[in-house]
Amino acid sequence: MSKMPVNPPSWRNDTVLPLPNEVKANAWAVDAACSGNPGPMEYQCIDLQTGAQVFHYGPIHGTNNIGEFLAIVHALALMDQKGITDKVIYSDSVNAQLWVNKKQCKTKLERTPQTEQLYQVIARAENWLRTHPITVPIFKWETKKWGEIPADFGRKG
RNA sequence: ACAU
DNA sequence: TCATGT
Ligand SMILES: [Mn+2]
Ligand SMILES: [Mn+2]
Repeated sequence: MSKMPVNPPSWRNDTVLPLPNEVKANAWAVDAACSGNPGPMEYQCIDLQTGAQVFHYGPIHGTNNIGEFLAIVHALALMDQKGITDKVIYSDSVNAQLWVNKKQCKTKLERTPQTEQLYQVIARAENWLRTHPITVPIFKWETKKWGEIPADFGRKG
Protein backbone atom coordinates (compact mmCIF):
# COMPACT_ATOMS: atom_id res chain seq x y z
CA MET A 1 0.00 0.00 0.00
CA SER A 2 1.38 3.39 -0.99
CA LYS A 3 1.70 6.12 1.64
CA MET A 4 1.72 8.81 -1.02
CA PRO A 5 -0.91 11.50 -0.33
CA VAL A 6 -3.77 11.31 -2.80
CA ASN A 7 -4.99 14.64 -4.12
CA PRO A 8 -8.71 15.22 -4.11
CA PRO A 9 -10.19 14.77 -7.59
CA SER A 10 -10.47 18.00 -9.58
CA TRP A 11 -13.32 16.66 -11.69
CA ARG A 12 -16.69 15.50 -10.54
CA ASN A 13 -18.17 12.46 -12.21
CA ASP A 14 -21.60 12.35 -10.54
CA THR A 15 -23.21 14.55 -13.16
CA VAL A 16 -24.45 13.63 -16.64
CA LEU A 17 -21.62 15.67 -18.09
CA PRO A 18 -18.30 15.30 -16.25
CA LEU A 19 -17.44 18.75 -14.91
CA PRO A 20 -14.48 20.36 -13.12
CA ASN A 21 -15.24 20.79 -9.42
CA GLU A 22 -14.88 24.57 -9.77
CA VAL A 23 -17.75 24.64 -12.27
CA LYS A 24 -21.29 25.13 -11.02
CA ALA A 25 -23.62 22.43 -12.39
CA ASN A 26 -26.75 24.50 -11.88
CA ALA A 27 -25.88 26.43 -15.00
CA TRP A 28 -26.33 26.88 -18.69
CA ALA A 29 -23.38 26.99 -21.09
CA VAL A 30 -23.61 28.90 -24.36
CA ASP A 31 -21.41 28.96 -27.44
CA ALA A 32 -21.41 30.22 -31.02
CA ALA A 33 -19.96 28.79 -34.20
CA CYS A 34 -19.25 30.38 -37.54
CA SER A 35 -18.43 28.69 -40.87
CA GLY A 36 -16.11 31.42 -42.08
CA ASN A 37 -15.97 34.63 -40.09
CA PRO A 38 -18.08 36.43 -41.14
CA GLY A 39 -20.13 33.50 -42.39
CA PRO A 40 -23.13 31.35 -41.51
CA MET A 41 -23.33 31.74 -37.72
CA GLU A 42 -25.28 29.79 -35.12
CA TYR A 43 -25.36 29.49 -31.36
CA GLN A 44 -26.70 27.11 -28.75
CA CYS A 45 -27.19 26.59 -25.05
CA ILE A 46 -26.64 23.39 -23.05
CA ASP A 47 -27.96 22.66 -19.55
CA LEU A 48 -24.97 21.44 -17.53
CA GLN A 49 -27.23 19.45 -15.19
CA THR A 50 -28.84 17.32 -17.90
CA GLY A 51 -26.76 17.80 -21.04
CA ALA A 52 -29.95 18.82 -22.84
CA GLN A 53 -29.94 21.48 -25.52
CA VAL A 54 -31.92 24.46 -24.17
CA PHE A 55 -32.01 26.43 -27.42
CA HIS A 56 -30.37 26.64 -30.82
CA TYR A 57 -30.49 29.56 -33.26
CA GLY A 58 -29.33 29.96 -36.85
CA PRO A 59 -27.50 29.57 -39.07
CA ILE A 60 -27.69 33.23 -40.16
CA HIS A 61 -24.94 35.34 -41.76
CA GLY A 62 -22.90 36.97 -38.97
CA THR A 63 -19.71 36.91 -36.92
CA ASN A 64 -18.42 34.76 -34.11
CA ASN A 65 -18.69 37.62 -31.62
CA ILE A 66 -22.26 38.53 -32.54
CA GLY A 67 -23.19 34.90 -31.99
CA GLU A 68 -21.45 34.75 -28.61
CA PHE A 69 -23.24 37.96 -27.60
CA LEU A 70 -26.70 36.89 -28.74
CA ALA A 71 -26.29 33.51 -27.07
CA ILE A 72 -25.79 35.12 -23.67
CA VAL A 73 -28.69 37.54 -24.11
CA HIS A 74 -30.94 34.72 -25.31
CA ALA A 75 -30.08 32.73 -22.19
CA LEU A 76 -30.74 35.72 -19.92
CA ALA A 77 -34.11 36.43 -21.55
CA LEU A 78 -35.20 32.80 -21.46
CA MET A 79 -34.26 32.43 -17.80
CA ASP A 80 -36.23 35.58 -17.07
CA GLN A 81 -39.24 34.28 -18.99
CA LYS A 82 -39.08 30.95 -17.11
CA GLY A 83 -38.57 32.61 -13.73
CA ILE A 84 -35.19 30.92 -13.29
CA THR A 85 -33.18 32.91 -10.75
CA ASP A 86 -30.77 30.36 -9.29
CA LYS A 87 -28.83 29.30 -12.38
CA VAL A 88 -25.67 30.89 -13.77
CA ILE A 89 -24.38 31.22 -17.32
CA TYR A 90 -21.00 30.15 -18.72
CA SER A 91 -19.47 31.66 -21.87
CA ASP A 92 -15.92 31.33 -23.20
CA SER A 93 -16.07 34.77 -24.84
CA VAL A 94 -14.57 37.68 -22.90
CA ASN A 95 -15.71 39.93 -25.72
CA ALA A 96 -19.36 38.92 -25.50
CA GLN A 97 -19.39 39.34 -21.74
CA LEU A 98 -18.04 42.88 -22.14
CA TRP A 99 -20.71 43.70 -24.71
CA VAL A 100 -23.47 42.29 -22.53
CA ASN A 101 -22.31 44.35 -19.55
CA LYS A 102 -22.24 47.46 -21.77
CA LYS A 103 -25.65 46.43 -23.12
CA GLN A 104 -24.27 47.09 -26.60
CA CYS A 105 -23.09 44.86 -29.45
CA LYS A 106 -20.03 46.71 -30.73
CA THR A 107 -19.70 44.70 -33.92
CA LYS A 108 -17.98 46.05 -37.04
CA LEU A 109 -19.96 43.78 -39.36
CA GLU A 110 -21.00 45.70 -42.45
CA ARG A 111 -24.66 46.63 -42.50
CA THR A 112 -26.07 45.47 -45.83
CA PRO A 113 -29.30 43.90 -47.04
CA GLN A 114 -27.58 40.57 -46.25
CA THR A 115 -27.01 41.48 -42.61
CA GLU A 116 -30.14 43.55 -42.00
CA GLN A 117 -32.12 40.69 -40.45
CA LEU A 118 -29.33 39.98 -38.01
CA TYR A 119 -29.07 43.67 -37.14
CA GLN A 120 -32.75 43.55 -36.24
CA VAL A 121 -32.07 40.62 -33.91
CA ILE A 122 -29.17 42.54 -32.36
CA ALA A 123 -31.40 45.56 -31.82
CA ARG A 124 -33.97 43.39 -30.05
CA ALA A 125 -31.28 41.91 -27.83
CA GLU A 126 -29.88 45.33 -26.93
CA ASN A 127 -33.40 46.53 -26.20
CA TRP A 128 -33.99 43.60 -23.89
CA LEU A 129 -30.77 44.42 -22.05
CA ARG A 130 -31.74 48.08 -21.65
CA THR A 131 -35.10 47.14 -20.17
CA HIS A 132 -34.03 44.32 -17.83
CA PRO A 133 -31.50 44.15 -15.01
CA ILE A 134 -28.89 41.40 -15.31
CA THR A 135 -29.39 39.37 -12.15
CA VAL A 136 -27.86 36.07 -13.23
CA PRO A 137 -24.08 35.72 -12.86
CA ILE A 138 -22.18 35.26 -16.11
CA PHE A 139 -18.95 33.31 -15.66
CA LYS A 140 -15.96 32.83 -17.93
CA TRP A 141 -15.56 29.22 -19.07
CA GLU A 142 -11.81 28.60 -18.64
CA THR A 143 -11.12 26.63 -21.79
CA LYS A 144 -7.37 26.24 -21.20
CA LYS A 145 -7.99 24.57 -17.84
CA TRP A 146 -11.24 22.73 -18.53
CA GLY A 147 -11.29 21.98 -22.25
CA GLU A 148 -14.01 23.11 -24.63
CA ILE A 149 -17.23 24.46 -23.17
CA PRO A 150 -19.99 21.80 -23.30
CA ALA A 151 -22.00 24.00 -25.68
CA ASP A 152 -19.16 23.91 -28.23
CA PHE A 153 -20.02 22.69 -31.71
CA GLY A 154 -16.88 20.53 -31.97
CA ARG A 155 -15.91 21.62 -35.46
CA LYS A 156 -12.47 23.10 -34.80
CA GLY A 157 -9.25 21.48 -35.85
C1' A B 1 -1.05 40.32 -25.47
C1' C B 2 -5.70 38.10 -24.28
C1' A B 3 -10.32 35.80 -25.50
C1' U B 4 -12.70 33.60 -29.54
C1' DT C 1 -4.00 30.21 -42.60
C1' DC C 2 -7.80 33.62 -42.14
C1' DA C 3 -11.34 36.54 -39.43
C1' DT C 4 -13.76 38.88 -34.90
C1' DG C 5 -12.96 41.74 -30.96
C1' DT C 6 -10.74 44.47 -26.22
MN1 LIG D 1 -16.95 30.20 -27.97
MN1 LIG E 1 -16.79 26.69 -29.59
